[in-house]
Amino acid sequence: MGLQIIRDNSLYQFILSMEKLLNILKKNELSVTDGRKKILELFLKSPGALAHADIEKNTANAFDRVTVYRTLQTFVEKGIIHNIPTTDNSILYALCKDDCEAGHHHDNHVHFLCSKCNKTICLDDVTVPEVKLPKGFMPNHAEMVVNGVCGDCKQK
Amino acid sequence: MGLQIIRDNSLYQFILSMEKLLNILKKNELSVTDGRKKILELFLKSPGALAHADIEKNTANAFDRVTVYRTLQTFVEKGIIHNIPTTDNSILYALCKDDCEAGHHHDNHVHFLCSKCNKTICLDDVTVPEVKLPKGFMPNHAEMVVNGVCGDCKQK
DNA sequence: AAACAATTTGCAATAATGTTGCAAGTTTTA
DNA sequence: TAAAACTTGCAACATTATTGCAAATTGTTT
Ligand SMILES: [Mn+2]
Ligand SMILES: [Mn+2]
Ligand SMILES: [Zn+2]
Ligand SMILES: [Zn+2]
Repeated sequence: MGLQIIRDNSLYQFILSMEKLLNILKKNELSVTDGRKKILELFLKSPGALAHADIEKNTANAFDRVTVYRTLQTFVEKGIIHNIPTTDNSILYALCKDDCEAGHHHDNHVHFLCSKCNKTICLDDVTVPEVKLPKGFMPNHAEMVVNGVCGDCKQK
Repeated sequence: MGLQIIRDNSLYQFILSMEKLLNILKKNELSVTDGRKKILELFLKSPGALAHADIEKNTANAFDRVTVYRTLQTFVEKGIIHNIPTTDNSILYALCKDDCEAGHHHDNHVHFLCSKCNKTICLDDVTVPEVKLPKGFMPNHAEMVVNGVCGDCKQK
């Protein structure tokens, strides 16, 4: 059937992902530029979180370092990506879910850092648990990073 | 009474803290140097966690930056201090409890970051809770940082 | 107490990472 | 298509981190 052929077509897949990408930029009132498209595309197809350096590598230095910094900053501000705390001095970024808005992220999910493949993965369905704090402390937001071995790496 | 006078004496207090300090270094088979003494002293009397920059400030540049880097690294390796994840790209360090050993930290307590005074505090008595992970993930260690307003800042 | 070995420090050079202003280029709007 | 709005790259600069090596300090032995 015709439709079947079209669905398997890689051009179709390309158009589909390009549409998703443009939607995200439009929704956030961002003008569509090569840099933003390419970087957002990277996030969309990356299984784990990305650091600034990863992005530079994967865009083959097509963009200036400054542009990458500014793009990441913009994406965070708009709630397109969020950042993940790390113990070494770096920042990791990952895609936000649909319900994040500019200046008001609300994905408080647990992050998993695999010590074998070194990937950091958003566990979107695992919510950060509440903890009872000592008297006087007023909690507002909590971050949690679990480290260990991920499913893919356990196999080997 | 004589003993009372001695206990209140600041010289006595000084000797006491110096003893504690030397104990820590000796126990970890580290030679006693001015830098290590001063930096460890800072941690002992600091209410919250310290960043590299804090240490440079508080030692009035008495030591080379490189020495501070190397000292912190050594202290972490020996289990004298541990580091705390952050979202900006920096590393925070705080004193470990007595039961930490070289290469085998086991203080998995929650950390609290106050958004007013900007201090990060070890909540030594609040244990990081376990979470149920998706199939395949093997947890090993977990970090948790709660952010909000601390007791001191709430008052105002 | 002095000499020796082991370790630590500071300096210099270098690398990596991040920030800012501004002119030129691109995207959006009209 | 032209003008307005916005984004980019470049250059200059600032901050943060790493490394090798000689000089200084510390711990150990005589
Ligand atoms: Mn995430
Ligand atoms: Mn702590
Ligand atoms: Zn893995
Ligand atoms: Zn506070």
